[in-house]
Amino acid sequence: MTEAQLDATFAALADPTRRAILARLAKGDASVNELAEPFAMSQPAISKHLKVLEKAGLISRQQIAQKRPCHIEGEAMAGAVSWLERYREIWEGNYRRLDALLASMQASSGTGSKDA
Amino acid sequence: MTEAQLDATFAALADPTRRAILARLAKGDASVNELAEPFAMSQPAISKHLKVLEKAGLISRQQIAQKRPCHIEGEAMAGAVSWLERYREIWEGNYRRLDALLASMQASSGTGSKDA
DNA sequence: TTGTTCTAAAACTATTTAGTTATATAATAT
DNA sequence: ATATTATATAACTAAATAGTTTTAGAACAA
Repeated sequence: MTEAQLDATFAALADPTRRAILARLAKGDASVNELAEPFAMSQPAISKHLKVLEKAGLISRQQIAQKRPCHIEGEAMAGAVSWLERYREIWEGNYRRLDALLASMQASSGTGSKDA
Repeated sequence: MTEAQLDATFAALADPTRRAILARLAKGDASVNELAEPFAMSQPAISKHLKVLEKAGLISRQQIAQKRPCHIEGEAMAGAVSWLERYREIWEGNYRRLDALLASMQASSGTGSKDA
């Protein structure tokens, strides 16, 4: 995943309307009007949000009669998560520091209890 | 995590300079000037990025003499990941559809080979 | 005190974003 | 052919964003 793709993906996710659209699409494909219905917002506004999501690769679209049903796509989200995973040890509690502490404890004493 | 916090976190992550700053801070705390050094950008620009990261809760700051060293904070990232996790089954390959397919296969035939 | 270092704030500009209304286009239905 | 339905595009506005340069302020050093 390129930097530009990460830019587009995170930016697309940074809007509550777009996140709600994705939540809806997780339950199944939907047309533009179906997606617009719950929002106090014009249809063109929703179409713009969909374009943002599509550019980020978070959704794709078909053409069925006059409708253009939207389908959620997982790859972009997977890319975002895999970027964030680099920091897992930080958001799970600073293992590096803990490791260093444990190492120094092991070096000085002899019991070596591994469970903290 | 509130919608507003998700907005702020994803928006903060949607910029390559800010992501690079986080990558640097993952290796250890750093002052504003240290963070600014690798970028072809003014110091005030970096200070603004840091404010965005701080508002999102992605970093915190200390005060040591004239310096205000920045420290990466994991909680906001954890919140972003946990939001994304809802979609894991989608970005790992549409288990729901696969489950339905397997169920219908099991219902009709009797061999039941699980490996596709 | 005076100067130096580190960072933030102010004032400004250009670009992007999110929304609007009105209109165009494309597919279907009559 | 004409109308209807579903969506996109155009033109516009307001607000937010990312950058600039200049200046201010706070902490330290001489």
